[in-house]
Amino acid sequence: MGLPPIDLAVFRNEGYSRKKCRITDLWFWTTDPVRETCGDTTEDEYTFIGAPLIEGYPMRGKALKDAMRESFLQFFERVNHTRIHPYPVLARWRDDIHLTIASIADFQPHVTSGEVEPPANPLTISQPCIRLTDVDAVGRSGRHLTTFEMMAHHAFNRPQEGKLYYWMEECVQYCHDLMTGTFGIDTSEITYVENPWSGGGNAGAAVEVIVGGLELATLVFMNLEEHPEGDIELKGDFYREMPLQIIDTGYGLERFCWAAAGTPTIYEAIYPETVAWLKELAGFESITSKWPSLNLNKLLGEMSRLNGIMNIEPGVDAEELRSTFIRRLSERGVTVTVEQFSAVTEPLSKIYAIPDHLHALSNMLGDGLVPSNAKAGYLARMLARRTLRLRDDLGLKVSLAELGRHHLEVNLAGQTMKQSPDGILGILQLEEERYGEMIRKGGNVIVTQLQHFAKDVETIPDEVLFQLNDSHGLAPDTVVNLARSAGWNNVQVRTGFAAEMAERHARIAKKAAQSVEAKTIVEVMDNIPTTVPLYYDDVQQKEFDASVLSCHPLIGDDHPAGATHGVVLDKTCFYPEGGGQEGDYGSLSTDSVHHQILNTRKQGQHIIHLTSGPFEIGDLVHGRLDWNRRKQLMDHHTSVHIVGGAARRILGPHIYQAGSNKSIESGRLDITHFRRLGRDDLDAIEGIANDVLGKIQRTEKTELNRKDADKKYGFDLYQGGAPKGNSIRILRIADHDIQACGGTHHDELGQIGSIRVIRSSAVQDGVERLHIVAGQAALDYAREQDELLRKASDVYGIPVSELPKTTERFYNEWKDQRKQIQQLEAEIVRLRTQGGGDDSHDIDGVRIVVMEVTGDLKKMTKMLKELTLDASTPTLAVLGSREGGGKLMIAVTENTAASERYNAVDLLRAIAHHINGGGGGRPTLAQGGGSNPDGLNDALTAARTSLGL
RNA sequence: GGGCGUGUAGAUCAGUUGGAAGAUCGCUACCUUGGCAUGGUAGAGGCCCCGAGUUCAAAUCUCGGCACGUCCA
Repeated sequence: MGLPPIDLAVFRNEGYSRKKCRITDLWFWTTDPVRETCGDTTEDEYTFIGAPLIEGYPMRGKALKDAMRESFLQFFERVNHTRIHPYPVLARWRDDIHLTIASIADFQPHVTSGEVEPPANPLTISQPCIRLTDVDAVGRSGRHLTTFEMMAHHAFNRPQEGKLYYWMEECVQYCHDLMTGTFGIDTSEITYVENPWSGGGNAGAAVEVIVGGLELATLVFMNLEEHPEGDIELKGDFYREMPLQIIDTGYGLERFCWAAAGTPTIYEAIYPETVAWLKELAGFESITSKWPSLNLNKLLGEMSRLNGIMNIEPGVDAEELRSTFIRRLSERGVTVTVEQFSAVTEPLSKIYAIPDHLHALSNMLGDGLVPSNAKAGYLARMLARRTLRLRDDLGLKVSLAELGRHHLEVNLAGQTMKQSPDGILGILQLEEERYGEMIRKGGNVIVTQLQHFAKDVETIPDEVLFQLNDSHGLAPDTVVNLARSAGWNNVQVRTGFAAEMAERHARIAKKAAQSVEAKTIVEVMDNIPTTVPLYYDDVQQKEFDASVLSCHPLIGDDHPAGATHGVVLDKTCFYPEGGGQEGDYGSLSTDSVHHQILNTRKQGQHIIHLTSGPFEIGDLVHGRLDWNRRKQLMDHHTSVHIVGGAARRILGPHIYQAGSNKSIESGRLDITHFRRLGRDDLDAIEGIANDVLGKIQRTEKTELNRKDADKKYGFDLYQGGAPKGNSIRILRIADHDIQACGGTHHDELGQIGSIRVIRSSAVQDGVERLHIVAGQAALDYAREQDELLRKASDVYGIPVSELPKTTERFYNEWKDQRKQIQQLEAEIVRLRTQGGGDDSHDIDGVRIVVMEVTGDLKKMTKMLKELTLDASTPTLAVLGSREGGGKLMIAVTENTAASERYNAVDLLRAIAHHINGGGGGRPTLAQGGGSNPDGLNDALTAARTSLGL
């Protein structure tokens, strides 16, 4: 069965009745007796353009957003909701999405699953969100944004525990009161559309709130979870009720602003200053002044009304859309030509998109994101590059950083951000430099690629365009622009190409999407109790007694050599591989049986000891840790935290851990940073890290529930990735570094001894990997380095300090001497052949040289050049060498009597069999080799014979 | 996480089916000039990123590494 109708007292009391939409077939509630459509259809135009629906908000831009947001939040505070600070736009607490896409995303998955308590209940929030899926439509549709604030009120009900805050009736009542009370919207203007919602494994009844043709809010009553045996069917999937019943609402702040402003587009309501500024910079006046008779306001106003009912989505064919627009505009009395329409709307759509993109970019960088060529960082780079392209298309002479500065000052004034304004602008500056470099290189690439085509071609093959886009970042439009300026004046982008490219990318992405599931290494019954870890209470504990709960042979081949069984104990001090820290080694024994533990891993909630042999269930065993290994792992793990904190102090607040690994040889820490690190940076980080070792005595380990942890430390806590569960372990190294971490750490930093940051490497653009050695590994490393230096300096018999100077000298001398040798060898050949000795003969004006030499093909080539490159002495040269199984090289002077008379390849083929070889080349130069050097004399003799010597 | 591309002279880049390492700018010297800009001639400058493999022969083909770029999720 499906969902029942949403029939609420609030609708009845307010005079609403339920109807079915003539167009969408959805059920909706309205007070308007003649209304036949739900309000959000292809026949419902925007009614608020030029006639605001919300009174009392005369301001625009940031001031309007601030006022609107405040009205919303205050309303819900008055009805007992707690106001919550917005979360970051980078969803660090989640590993399934990069960006915060909705207010409910703040509470997924832990709160929505019921595992973690919400920060307040019920609560209200205005959450900045970023959605990049519709980025193509931004600026063109009049209503799309990549970044917006989702205002919301949420309640998390647990009916089974009697905790019921409110449900549909109250929720809709709040919404209706807000709309009609706070915002003064007439009841007859509001329709409530029943449209069930589903997504991410959850679902529920939902109501869309439509005013003036615009969907202002959605109220979702999320109380279902996907389950194969569920009895509620929605869009082909089956659901059942879940214990948690969630009020999930979303009110579009910018849409409220638009409805209050009544401007032709949403952009003019929220970014009026930037739009005006960019219009001025782009000389927009001079475009429109060309047609004084054109009523621009009327055109834009009618367009916006049309925008509301036309399907402007990514991939829609631009030309078709344009002709539809012009036709429908003329139907309502606005006559424009194609030329006028394009001249006005194209620059305008770009002007509109820029502040939106800058807003998203500022929010992302403000949260500490570093642009990159992969993952979340790529999203920032994509936006930066789109903005730069828009700017270039408009011909604006203003840098990205200047655009950014303007945006921060006008649209984000007073906003507290993690990254400093200078930090943001610096990153934008770098991004622009990289973009410029890409365009510059792109010019070369395009000329190389187009060499094969005539200057008057009109289209570039699809394959070439795909490749230029994917490999060199050159969008088809950019390619055409660059090609035109390079002389291919007629090229243009084929209609529909952009859509095809997007489709092709989607196809490739779909093919690549194949998840890897964790492999089971051993059979463990579900009813075995979870293992009690001892390694948190006392990280120094090296031995323990426990009893065997389960022991089975290992499955698969993903385990160390010699390991045969997986043992589960009731408790253990063996740390299982996790959080980048490798598992512990050691031994396990009873009175009669002794086996090695070759690794320790976690499978589900169980800690599996990989042993070299079996134990009986119920055996009382004594475990003994390989303490040297564990201490080294702890040295590295704790050091990684210290180095991370040091990097943040040296490099800035955007430093975030992107991954880590700790083995006994070394620790690795991947950090986000916008440029490559030099040795100076590493030295500074290393210096601070060692200072910390000396200054901070003890680390502090605490365990908090997630709600309190989030509240106390914020989301920077989750540097090591999003932890599961409600209980969070926190390692605090004074104020230097505070992180959630499940690894084992020293209580006293003095245990570590010293930390070396030995080098850095690049993981991807924007992520730098620091290689760290600490404790004994640091000593071993230093010893190995000394050894290498000693060995190298012993070769020269010099002190180590002389090594750089001496190696440089030797290298330079080697180069000089190599060159000299080549010259001398050539000189020898010249001497042997000029004198007219045995090797040199003359036949009708062509010098014939047949001789045996020493050296490889490269040296022989040099010799041949001496012999045959001089056109004034036509020469045929046959050289043979015994090296490498015998080599033969034959050359004739090009464009002379020699090359007319002799063919090097034919001669080579005729004599090569004497050295059991073959070869080939050009008529003027042939080379070959064989496996019988002793036949060389025969080969050269054969050559002489066939030449008639 | 997946796909694609690029590492050649001080700089920017060519290099065809594997077969004699190139151009332009810059540098040095000389010529032209009263001097400079310019023009002309000659020259210097290369571990063709590193390491294996295939081959008679690798800048070129294959594999691995390092560095860089780029698109998509």
